[in-house]
Order: sequence, then structure tokens, then C-alpha cells
Amino acid sequence: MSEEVTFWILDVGYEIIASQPYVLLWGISDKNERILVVDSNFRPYFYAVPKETADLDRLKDHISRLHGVLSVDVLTKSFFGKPTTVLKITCNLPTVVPKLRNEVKKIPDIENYLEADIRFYMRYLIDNDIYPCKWYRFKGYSVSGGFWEKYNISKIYLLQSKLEPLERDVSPRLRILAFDIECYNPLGTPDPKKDPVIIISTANSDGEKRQFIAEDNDDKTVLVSFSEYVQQYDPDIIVGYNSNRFDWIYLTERAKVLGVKLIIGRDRGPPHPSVYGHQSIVGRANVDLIDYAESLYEVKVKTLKEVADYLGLLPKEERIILSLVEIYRYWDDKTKRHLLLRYAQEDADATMLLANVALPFAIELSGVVGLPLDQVLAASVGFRVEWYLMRFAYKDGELFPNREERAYATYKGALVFPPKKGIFNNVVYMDFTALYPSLMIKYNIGPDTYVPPFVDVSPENVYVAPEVGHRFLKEPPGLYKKALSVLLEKRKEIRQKLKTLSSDSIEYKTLDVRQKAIKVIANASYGYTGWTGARWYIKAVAEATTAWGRETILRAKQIAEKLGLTVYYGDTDSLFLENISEKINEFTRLVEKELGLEIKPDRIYKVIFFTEAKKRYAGIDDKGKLDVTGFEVVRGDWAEIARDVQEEVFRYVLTEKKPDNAIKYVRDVIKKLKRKEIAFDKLIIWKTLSKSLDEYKTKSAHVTAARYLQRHGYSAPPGSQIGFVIVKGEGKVSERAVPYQFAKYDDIDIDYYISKQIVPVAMRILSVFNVTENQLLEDRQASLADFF
DNA sequence: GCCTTGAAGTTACCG
DNA sequence: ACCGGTAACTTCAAGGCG
Repeated sequence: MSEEVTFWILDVGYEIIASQPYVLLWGISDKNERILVVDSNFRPYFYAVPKETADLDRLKDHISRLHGVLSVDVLTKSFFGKPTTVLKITCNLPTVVPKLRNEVKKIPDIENYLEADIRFYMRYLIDNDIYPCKWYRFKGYSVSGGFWEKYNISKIYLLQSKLEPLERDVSPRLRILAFDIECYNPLGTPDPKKDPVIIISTANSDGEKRQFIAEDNDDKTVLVSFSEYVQQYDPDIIVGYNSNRFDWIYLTERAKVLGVKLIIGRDRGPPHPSVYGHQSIVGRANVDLIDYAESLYEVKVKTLKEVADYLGLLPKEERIILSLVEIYRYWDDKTKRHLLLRYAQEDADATMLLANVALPFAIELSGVVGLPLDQVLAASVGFRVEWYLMRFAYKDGELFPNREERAYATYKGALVFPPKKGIFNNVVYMDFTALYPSLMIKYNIGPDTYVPPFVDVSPENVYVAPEVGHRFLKEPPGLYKKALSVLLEKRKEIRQKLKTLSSDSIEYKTLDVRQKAIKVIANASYGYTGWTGARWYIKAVAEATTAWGRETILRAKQIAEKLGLTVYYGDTDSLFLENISEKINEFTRLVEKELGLEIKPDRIYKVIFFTEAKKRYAGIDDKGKLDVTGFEVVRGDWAEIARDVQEEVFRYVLTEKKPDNAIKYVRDVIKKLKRKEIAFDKLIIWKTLSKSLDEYKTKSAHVTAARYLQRHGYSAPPGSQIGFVIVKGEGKVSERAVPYQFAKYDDIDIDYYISKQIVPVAMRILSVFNVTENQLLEDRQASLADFF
């Protein structure tokens, strides 16, 4: 009866059957079957912290009698590194935990409750050391019929053993479905109460494409046939673009309005709102790829098309671009409808292609931090770090602090040295390997090793942070030290292994993505310590890390100077040094010896340029690649034409080391702009709406443009990017901003683009070469006169 | 009332 | 809902001048 099965975990959840909780593990077996593994033996619990004076036996007795309590155990755990006695209260159902924790807190002898907000299935994963998107072997027997009929799945097993982790790196072949919806929107942003879903486009990982179309604007059949298709194709992962905030919400609303059932999950149910603003689909992983796009900081405007272009996913030619205003017109015009259908299909195709890039990363991230695949991209960086830490805390018997609201607190951060203004040859960019994580490991910095002021410890037992004086126990190794050491060691190990693998093997790709996922978490760990929303927040922890960081970079700078190396610039963990290889080798050796940390050359610049501004430089590296940092070229809130001009100016100046051709070039662009020969799109300025429109205290261009959109029926929620142009007319610049979709080229204020976009970004560089503004603005006649 | 100046508000970058 | 440090823009109000 009992079978041994190997499977990969796709999704987790739970179900209450006959008043008993069952943990559900959805997965794919090594025989490529979709299976559900059910564990009936786990029960939810939380902790109560008794007051010091409390009579534990009486408390235990009292709590045991509360409705829903199965057992109460007195345990000694650790809280912020201090041994702490707690009562572990095991309950019959996850749903009673919130009620019980409030009841328990009311008991006079109880100080507080802990870990009462850990969702049941996460508790299960942590306590059993199970990671999603990993392979496990178990013994179980197959069940069917009765209650289990409700699930659309090949096999269901009742778990008869522990899950045994397997060393298998490559994920199974997953079925992925990409989808995108188009809605009828004659009045702007569509309203599910009245506007039908005219098209649902899909593309799947087996190369199949399907569209569901609302003939005569009747979308009932669209929703029904889409549901049928989802059940028939039975995808493991459903991907969309902005689907958490738009498509799924629209579809569920629309289904309600029409009175049809949206049958999406393996429970044959609709998606439902879940944590981190994502929509959860039972038994499948619903992944919104816009969450992945957020991490692509080089893409300035986060539309699906821009992201696909950046990743080189779609051929640019023959692509149809429709603005929001055009969708319903193309739909209504039967001669143009086929173009809308093609446009819609291209979106689904692009989503599928994006999934090929994003999902491998999401899968590895899920495997590192332990959050389910459908949550891991939706969860913000802070939560990812926290879930990772919680795994280590659990293993050490360290209790999870409660999440609490705290006032914002400031502290001193990193050092940035003023750059040497000018243009220089042969410069090497040196940076410390994972500086902050390394410092946290080296000095055992952490919430559980922190020794508050006035606590008495012998000085030889603590590390003392410079400037700020915060103390941390040298022993035992703390939570952060343990968690970060594993990350850094694993990454090192993987990078070593990668060298032995062929770069086009699946294993290589998987491991390479994994080491990147590890890097993301390691890099975010210091930021987590200074986040007031963190469970383990202690300001001194963040403050000590930056203090040691400042000391480190300062000492490295002194070492370089002592060797006679010119230091051009430095920021946080990096130094730009004169590239003299013997001295650089000596420098690396001395840093290692004196500071006990690794610093490495990261990039060599044949030529590099600094102004007096910090955080801005441009250079050409030893591979001939132009690298611009900080300047407008890399900023999304400047018109593309200004960014183009600045990039070209850098190219001229860095290769020719004089401004002559750059000046000519800028004049030429200005001339073209005056003749309206510059593409309209290059004049669009994009800015993010950081809050709702009425919260803004001053007039600003993108807010004016957003209000314009709103007046025309389009929503402009916080977080949306507003593209606008500046038009001619009276008044302030901010009053003359118009959404680009509503502006004509003839209305554009060319002078604004010359004097406030092109000239400033060019002058930023050219003023260093003593070029004046007039040299850029004079036309050819005047400049010739100048010459003679 | 007009012009200058600096603070405040805002966004997006660096590491 | 990750940190502080930084550049740069526009708006806005205060201050100086007459």
C-alpha cells in the first residue's frame, strides 16, 4: 500500500477536514505526475511569555482548559540571546490562534505572546526544514474519492514519513501558462461593473497559443472557456504582467458581475487575495512578472514591452504598439480588430518569454529564502531576508520577535570621498567583497549578540564598534553571523563549481541563477538591520555595521596613499586607484593582512572622468565599454534626447579628450530639435507618482499630467509612472505638462528641451573643459564669426 | 511689487 | 514596507530693495 515517492514542491497550503487541519504540499513527482501530499500530523502553536513572578503550573493548567488548546508545554528558549521561559500552546486549528493569543494576553500573569502570526503552512515548512522548489522523498499511501474529489490532481498521498531532502539541483519540467486580458474601455480605465473582457490571450510552455474573444461584447463565454482551458491544460505556474493588481482582480470582479464561476485553481476555485498583495491560486503558483521587472533597475519605464525589449525577447520590427486610448477603437472597427488581436497575443507571448527569464530566478530565490514560489517575488526585500533569518532562528531556539510599529530613526551611514575632478587614464576600481555581511560576520554583529549599555561584561569578551561604541559578544556566534556565513560560503562554493561546468548546461544555468539569488539576500541583509519594520530591529546593530564600514574604507584609503597610489574617488566599500599592478597587488595584500578583509579589482578603466559631484562618473573600461554611473544618462526622469546627448558627449570627450566634436554634436542636435527632426518619444519625460495626487504639497509636472489623465477617465494610482511632455504656453513648467498620449508635436516647448534638458546635461561635462553655454547655443554663423 | 536666495519638496540614483 | 548619502530639479516663501 505504502509507496515511496520523489517530488518537487510547487505550492503549500492547508485545509480543514472534519475539524482537523491538513497541511497540503502540491508538487510534481519525478515521474512527472502532479501530486498532492497531505500531512495530517501537524498542529499550529504559538508561545506565551509568562511574567517572572508567574506560577507556571497554574498558568499551564489554566491555559490548557481554554477552548481549542490541545497542549501546553513549558520550554526554555532564547529571546534576543537571553534564555527565556515560554509556554508553547498547541492548538487544534490554525483559525483559533488569533482568538487564543488575544485571550492569553489578557491573563494577568502573561507578559505577551510570540510567533502567533506565523501562517500555519510556513510554520510547517520552518519546523520541518522544508524548502519550496526543492526535491524530497517520502513514504505515503494514495487516497481518493470522498472529500478528495474536489481537487483536480492526478494523485493524492497521505504522508507516512518525514520528507527526506534530496540533492537534486534541476527543477522538473513545469507547465507554464502566460495570460493577458484586454478590456473594453471607451471611457478610460475600464470598470468591471460595465466593461467586458474582450480578449484573453494565452501562451504556454508547450508552444500553444489561444485567445478567448468576446463576440458581440459578450464576455461570459470568455470567462467560462478560459476557465475550462486552465483546467484542461492544468498549468503548474500561471504568469501575467501586473496580474496581481489588474488582470485577476478584473476577472474575479467581472465573474461576480456576470454570475459565472472562475475556475482556476486545482481546487476548481477562483484566485483569492493573499499576502504581499498577491493573488493566490490553490495548487498552482501564480506569479506576477512585474515583481521581477521591479528588480531590473536599468529598465526605466516598466511596461511589458520595455522589459521585453531590454531582455531582447521580441523582435522589434512588425510589432504593434497601441496606446490605451486606441484599444476600444480597434475593437469596434472590424477592419482593425485583427490588429488588436495580434497586439494582445504579442503581450501574452512576451509574458511567456519573460517567464523563461524570471521563473528560474524566482525558483532559486524561493529555494534560498523558503517562501513559496508564488510569494517570493511579491514579498519585498525585507521580508525575504526575514524569512531566511527565521529558519536559522528556529534551528537555534531563538524566538521570533513580534512585528511592531516603530518610529522612524536615523543613523549615520557610509563614507563617500570627494572625487578628483578631471579626466584620468588607467584607473582601477577596487571593492571589498561583501563588505557589510563580512563585517557582521567578523564582529559577530547582531540582535542576539548585542550588549546594551550598562550591562556588565568583560571587555575581552566583546567587540566594540568605532565611533559609536556599541558592543557585541565575541561568542557564541549569533543569528546573523550564522545565517550570513552560510550564504557567503554557499555562494563561494557554487562559484567554484561553476568553473567546472559547461556554461550552456542546465546545471550551470541553475547554479548561476542560484548564486545570484544568494547575492541578493546577502546584499540586503544590512539594509534589513536598519529597517524599523524588521522583527529583529535594533538601531545599534545597523549603526555599528556602518561605523565599522567607515573605519574599514578609511583605513584602506590610508593604505593606498601610503603606497603612493593616487585615490581618485571612493564610495562606501570601493576605491578608484591609480592602476600600477605591483602596487595594487601590495595594496590587496596589506588590506588582507591589516584589515582581515578581501578587496579585489573589479574593473579597469582605460580612461575615467569625474566632476566635483559624488556618485557620478563615466569611463571606458579595458574592454572598450562606456560605463556611465549616476549621471542623467542612467536616470529615467530625463527626456531620452537629453540622455542620448549626454552619452554621446561622454563618448567624444572620453575618446578624444577634448570637447570640440562634442560641441559640434550638441549644436547639431539642437538644430534638429528646432526643425522637429527629433522623434516625439525622445521628448517624453517619465516620473513615478510616489503618493496619491492630493498628498502632494507643491505643484509638479508629473502631478499635473496625472491629473490630466484622471480628468480623462484614466486612473493614476501611487506607483504608476507618468510620461509627459512640456508644451508651450503661459506659467510655470509644472503647469505646462501634458500626458504624452494627449500632446501634439506642434505644441511642444522646444526651448524648454534645449535650455532645461539638453544644455544642462551637456554642460555638466563640458564645463570641466571650460566650454560655455553660449558655445552650445550659438548657431553656425556666430561660431564662425567667433573663430575669425 | 519685483528680484534674489535659500529652504523645502521631490525623484532617482550609488553602493 | 531595505539602509543612508547624494545630486539635481522646481516650487515657494522670506528677505532685501526701493
